[in-house]
Parts: sequence; structure tokens; C-alpha cells
Amino acid sequence: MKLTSKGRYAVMALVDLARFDNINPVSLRDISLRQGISLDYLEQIFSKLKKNEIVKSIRGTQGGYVLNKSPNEIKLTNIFHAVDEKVKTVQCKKESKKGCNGKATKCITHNLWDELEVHINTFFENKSLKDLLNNNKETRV
Amino acid sequence: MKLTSKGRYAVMALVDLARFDNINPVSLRDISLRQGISLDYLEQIFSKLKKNEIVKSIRGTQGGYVLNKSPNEIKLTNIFHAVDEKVKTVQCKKESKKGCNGKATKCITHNLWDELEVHINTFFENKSLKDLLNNNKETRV
DNA sequence: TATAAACTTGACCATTTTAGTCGGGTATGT
DNA sequence: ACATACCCGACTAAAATGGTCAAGTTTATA
Ligand code: FES
Ligand code: FES
Repeated sequence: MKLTSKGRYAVMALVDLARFDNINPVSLRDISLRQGISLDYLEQIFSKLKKNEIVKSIRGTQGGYVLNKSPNEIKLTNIFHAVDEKVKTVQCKKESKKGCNGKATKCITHNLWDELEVHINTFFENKSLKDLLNNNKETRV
Repeated sequence: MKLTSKGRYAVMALVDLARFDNINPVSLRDISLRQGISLDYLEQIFSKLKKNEIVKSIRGTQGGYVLNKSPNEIKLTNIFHAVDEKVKTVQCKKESKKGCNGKATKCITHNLWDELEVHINTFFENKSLKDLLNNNKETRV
């Protein structure tokens, strides 16, 4: 199970954005330089963040992005959903009664994977951008 | 973040094994048929489970595999570790002071990913094969 | 003792996903 | 006008995934 760079970058970029957001819009170029993320890749990511109304864009010189909500309203869940970073513990369709690879019934460990998915999503549900802003020095795991 | 089939199959197969384990060894062919997992793939998986002393093998006709420990001693952690299904929330080396892709320092969200990794691993640490055996009818998430 | 069931090992492979890059735009402040 | 910065879609190299295949060795049992 691994977290993809896209998801990781999305959160990194938004934390960066939230920090410098106060007065002026923040350009992707700045984020790219500060966080060491490819500019072209950031553009893909922010296009999705914008579609999902997590950020707003301002075009032209001195343009950039700003948050569209307050940091405590932006949860990891929202960010990951926006960039299609989803938690998948199974392959079969959620709604369907059928199991993986066309089996008539769900597998014997199916409950387990559902539990796991809930467990992970709970973490994402309980973390907001705001938490990440405060936490920078103190946290030590 | 998705769970790979290898990890999922390993757990499925072991639950199946634990159920039929009482008297005779269980052949991979049987597990393959019951769980709908490719026999060749199962062989790869059980080779690793054996190396990690989670199962024992009995060769020859009427042979098969048996658990090498009692079900409550086999945690998901052990199973996943055996088949190299690891939780990775970052790309950089854990021990190193350096960050991802050669950056001098860890990224601003690094604590978060460490927390996430711990959160997921806790789940695996707290589930044993035994839990999965009892849980089959009652659990409903 | 012949045979078949079942484990053992290692190589191989198609497909999908990931993590980008590239090349063109368009809008706008100075 | 021009540089900065967003916008958009296509393309791609490399890695991971989810297997398959071939050629063994071991052992119960008829
Ligand atoms: S994971 Fe698909 S059937 Fe259980
Ligand atoms: S994830 Fe690698 S530096 Fe933080």
C-alpha cells in the first residue's frame, strides 16, 4: 500500500499555499521552487484542486492561486478526493453483490478490507490543513 | 493508496487454510479452487509465507500446507511483512536525514506521513488470523 | 515400483499505473 | 507590448502489478 506522489504533492503544495496565502496569490512557480515539485506536474494537480473548489486562480502577472476555503474547512479527504487519490482495499465494485474477478459472492475477508478502508479514511477525515499549519515544529510522532 | 492483490490473497489463503487446517494439510489446489486464486500465483505467495515461518509444507501426495503458529499469533503485520506488502507513505529513506528526490531536508508534511503510516500499521498490528476466523458471520462494519 | 499429487524454483511477460514532460494556448498587470 | 502566470490536452519512459510457464523434486499409495 503506498501513497502516490500526486496525493503527497497536493497536500504539500496546499500547506505551502496556506502559509503564504495571506496577502497575495501564490504562483505555482514559487511553490515549485520551494517544495521541489515539477511545475508542469503542479499545474495538473492544481487544475483538479480548482475544479473541486479548493483553490481559486488569478490569472496574469502577479497572479497565482489562493485558498477557496479556510484551512480548517479543507480536510485531507477533500484534497485526496480532488486529485483522485482514493483508498482502495478491494478490486470489486462496492455496490455490486458480486465479488472480485466475477465471483458470485464476496470473499471471506471482505469485511476486513472494508474495516481497513474505513480506518484509513477516518484519518483523512480528521485532518485539516489547519492542523498541518500549527503542527510544524512541535510534532515529533 | 491501494492494497495489492498479493497482500489480499495472502490473507484470504491463510484464513482458508486456518479453517481446514485441523486434521490434514491443505493443498494449494484446494485453496485455489475455493478462493478463486491462480494456483501459480499462490505458489509464489506460499513460498514467502514458508520462508517467514508462517506455514509449514508437507510434500508428496496428500501433502499441502499447515499453519506453523496458532491463529492468534499470526497478525496481519506478519503476513504482510512476509509477502512484502509494506505500507509506504513516503519515497525517501526512513533513516536518512535527507528528503525525497535528494533534497537536503525532509518536506513540510513529513510528520503527517509518518503519522499516517503508524495509523495504518496499528490496524495490522491489532488483527490476527483468529479475529478473522470468528468474525465471519457477525461483522457488518 | 510406477504413478500421480503436490510442493519448489526461477524465469518470463502483458498490462496498467505512475510520474512526469511537452507544446501549445489565453489572460492580465505594468 | 511583453513578461508572467494560468490553462489544456497529448504524449511517454519507467516501474509495478498480477500473473503465466517450464522444469524440476518429494512422497503416499495402488
Ligand atoms: S475483495 Fe473483492 S470479493 Fe472481497
Ligand atoms: S516525504 Fe520524503 S521528504 Fe517528506
